[in-house]
Amino acid sequence: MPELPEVETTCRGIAPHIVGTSIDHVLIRDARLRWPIADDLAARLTGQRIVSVERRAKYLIISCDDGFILAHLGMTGSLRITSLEDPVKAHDHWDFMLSGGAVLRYHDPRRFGSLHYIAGPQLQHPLLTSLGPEPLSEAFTGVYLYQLSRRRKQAVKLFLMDAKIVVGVGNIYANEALFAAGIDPRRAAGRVSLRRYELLAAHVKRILASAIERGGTTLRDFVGGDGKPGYFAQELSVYGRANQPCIGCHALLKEVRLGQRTTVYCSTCQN
DNA sequence: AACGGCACCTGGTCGC
DNA sequence: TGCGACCAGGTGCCGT
Repeated sequence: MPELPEVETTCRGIAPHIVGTSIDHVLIRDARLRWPIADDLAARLTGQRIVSVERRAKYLIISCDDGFILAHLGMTGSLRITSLEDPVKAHDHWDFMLSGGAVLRYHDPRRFGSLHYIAGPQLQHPLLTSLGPEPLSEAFTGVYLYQLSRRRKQAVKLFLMDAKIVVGVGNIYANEALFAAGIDPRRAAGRVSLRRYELLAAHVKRILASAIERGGTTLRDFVGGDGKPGYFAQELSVYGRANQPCIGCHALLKEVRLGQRTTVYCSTCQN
């Protein structure tokens, strides 16, 4: 899935086409997502004007006149602007037909994504309540990571991927940031120094920003709001490169499982 | 409270 | 060529 850069790319890609339009028609072809799409969602959305689109964590938040649309892309979701002439494919779950003729179409083979509508002036939802800070915000710093990690025995990679600690960092970017910071992903979070957390926070910010500039990472099927893939995959230093030479020291990269997720690192450069 | 593990899905790839 | 095993960008929830 989409990690933060891919969701941000989607957000920026669809925004110019949907903000200011109204939702003329909602077509739910397959309501089976992580949670079934509510039966009344189409009726509640029809006729509303789209005021803005933003990203929070890996969620897209589409603000309308009378409430908020909350969408998550799961592992294989993509949201793009298309037209009515574009043939519908398998796993195209829903369409919003917009004034002006554009269609916002959601595609998700594995169905881990979601779509909710929250009525009212306040964006409040259980899925949003315990999220940590945005990694690209000023609240996310080395000091912050250091303070929250004291006495924690969990591997630092899992700590970094915990959305209660910081949002948006998934498996790809956690691997990359830890490599860049020279930290062994297996190291207990509580045994990483302040100095190294400062390095880690800086690399997380740098790598995410760079990936956003490249339109995200496309491994298989991710496409941005314009339907085009991202180009950050060619910049990856360790993700997907187990048993290949480290770009720094040329030793072969190692692979381990941490929290059921494949973890790749250099045992020479990371400790 | 913190942590590990499972579950939810489809589809692509790999080895036999 | 076919088939089963395994893996994949996430995350809520369960049990310990």
